[in-house]
Amino acid sequence: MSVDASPRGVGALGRPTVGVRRVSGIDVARVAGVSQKTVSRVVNNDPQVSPEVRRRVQETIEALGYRPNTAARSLLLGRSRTIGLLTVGSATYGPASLAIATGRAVRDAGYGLRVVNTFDLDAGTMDDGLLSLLDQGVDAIVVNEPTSMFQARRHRLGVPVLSMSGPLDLSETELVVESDAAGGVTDAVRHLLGLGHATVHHIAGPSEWPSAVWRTDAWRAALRDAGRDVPEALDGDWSLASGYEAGRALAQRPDVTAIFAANDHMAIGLARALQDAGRRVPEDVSIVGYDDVPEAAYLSRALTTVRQDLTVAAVRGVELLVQVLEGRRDQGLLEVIPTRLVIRETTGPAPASPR
Amino acid sequence: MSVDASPRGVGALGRPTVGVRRVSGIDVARVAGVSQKTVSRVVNNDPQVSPEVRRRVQETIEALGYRPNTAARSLLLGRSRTIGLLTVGSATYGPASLAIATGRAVRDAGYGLRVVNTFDLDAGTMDDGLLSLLDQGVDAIVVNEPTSMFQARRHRLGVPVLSMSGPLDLSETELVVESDAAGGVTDAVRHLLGLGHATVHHIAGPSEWPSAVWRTDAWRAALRDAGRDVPEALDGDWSLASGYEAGRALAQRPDVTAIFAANDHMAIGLARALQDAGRRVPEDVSIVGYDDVPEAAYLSRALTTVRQDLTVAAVRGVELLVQVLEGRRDQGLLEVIPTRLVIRETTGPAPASPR
DNA sequence: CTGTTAGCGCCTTCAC
DNA sequence: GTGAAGGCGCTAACAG
Repeated sequence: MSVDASPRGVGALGRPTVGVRRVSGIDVARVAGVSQKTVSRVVNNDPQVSPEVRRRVQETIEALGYRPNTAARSLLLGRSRTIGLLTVGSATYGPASLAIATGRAVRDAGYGLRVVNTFDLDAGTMDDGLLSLLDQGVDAIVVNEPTSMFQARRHRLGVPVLSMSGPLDLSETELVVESDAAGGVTDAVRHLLGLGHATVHHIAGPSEWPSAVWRTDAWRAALRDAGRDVPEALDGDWSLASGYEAGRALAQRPDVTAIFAANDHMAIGLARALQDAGRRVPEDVSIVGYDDVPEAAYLSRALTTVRQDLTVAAVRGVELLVQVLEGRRDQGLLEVIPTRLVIRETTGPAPASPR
Repeated sequence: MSVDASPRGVGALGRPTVGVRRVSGIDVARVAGVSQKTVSRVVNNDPQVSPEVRRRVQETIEALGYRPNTAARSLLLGRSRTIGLLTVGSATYGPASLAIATGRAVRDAGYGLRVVNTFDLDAGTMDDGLLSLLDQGVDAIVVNEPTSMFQARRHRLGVPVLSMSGPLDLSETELVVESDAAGGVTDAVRHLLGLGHATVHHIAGPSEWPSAVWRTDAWRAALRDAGRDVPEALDGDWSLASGYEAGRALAQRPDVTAIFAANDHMAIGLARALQDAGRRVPEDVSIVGYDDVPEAAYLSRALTTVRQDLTVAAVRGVELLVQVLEGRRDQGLLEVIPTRLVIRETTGPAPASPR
């Protein structure tokens, strides 16, 4: 097969072909008059190549539009320079911004990203997701919600794992970068108590979600520390509808003057339920959410909420993960990213006569 | 190297190893007493295998925890059973739900998903993204925003392309599945005119985004068709802040009684700006958004908006794409997914004396 | 129905 | 500083 140094029909993004095949290192070698191995050396920046040869090879690579075949490289090296993201949840702000931030950090580090999303976190579904990621040969796995099932499996995955919600127990290649839920929620509860509210009610996320559990735990602990009653939490499922439903129940009770919802979506649903029941926010009832979604600041009553910086968390997590992958780190680490209570318009002094 | 049928330290999700290597087809063949090719046949459900042998091989696969190496398969076949998603935008509802729906559809079809996200859609950035996807050996590409640069490149990609915003011109392997922006926006404009508003103002998305352009075009056309004045559109960037800014400007003008924002986020920012300026929604000003984000129905004034079903679009798009990949379709197709105007609380009759 | 051979494109080892 | 051989794990083509 003859090789033409100016292949036809090839643009900046083309996949130039010689005959019907993609351009391979051998094609480049032939045109440049060197061995295939030398092409490989140039591609991998091996210093053992004379400047003259390097230049010639590089020009040929350019001219032919050669791109190394990653499948061949993966096969040989057993590594794919790809990180797998197992993300649970729907198109909500938390999972979505985590995914985007992870993707960018991964790419900046010179890796690719494979993604598997599951809506629910039952063991079977997550098993499938993990397995498909592993089958595709990812070098490491990032998971946003390390369920108990995941925790049981993680030691056997055979690849480093980064968890974005903690804490797991640290093993040799285990990394956890989590938001400081305890800090943010404690601030929120104290803020409400400081405004004169007798206690704080809570709409929880699903108990299978570790991140929901930490928030509920933190809420309970903060109330206990302050010596207040701990009311029973209402069960939500992160959705606006579940926040609305919980709000309908809570609106019936005049003693309820302060509510912490485990995410902003439920807080928004809650606010609407209170409005529909004729209870004013914040005059009658104060509300705090969690996440600081972009719209929080623009609601007709801007939402007081706990901001977590998922972008920082993802960037830091991927940084650690890449350290492990490249042998620059050999032990696990738990890192906590600060959160911040953002006080806006949905919290105010407790009403004079709460009951 | 001896092979043990009950390897140690192996769980359901493990990557069992023989010695230090991963279990390969040859290991399975040795244990099962067949050739490696027969293992391959069993894995690929080749009918040409006797039930007895198939069973024995399958048991061995199970016992050893064998998983085929996808890199080797890709190298040989030149296909990776992986689809690349080039997605533009931040963690907003549109791109996020499209990504999730695409991921699930892709997985249901037995493919994997690689994702590259870019915030902005300048040519260089998108080029990089496309190139990295192509380098990783994706079999096809899905793009949410086919910019002009992308359109110029697309013929040379060498893989089938699915665009989630159209229309491109159809080529042999080109697929477009888009929401019916024209229909939804026309309904919105007519709805507002029907309420007695003299005309409808518009906050547009960035003009580099095809999906923004279609919405603006549709708004303009609908007004023209109705014989109304077409006011100058205000420029937004999809963000809440930009909606707010546009709203501040529009709130000054008593003649403005109806506004169509190109997405719900800008509509929410707009609503807040009107509120801050003392203009009531919908008594003084009516608002329509686009997307139907989950929170739209739960705002203190539930948002009238154009709902687009991105999940349906993604599922249909991936279905078509897989048809192309598997040789069951040989020509392009433009498919339009219906949208629906959802009338809620932010639209009402034009005020009696608009000026 | 099952096995043998060859080779996908690359990098490691070892020559020169 | 460069090249030649070998093999990563898999499947297409052909034998038997």
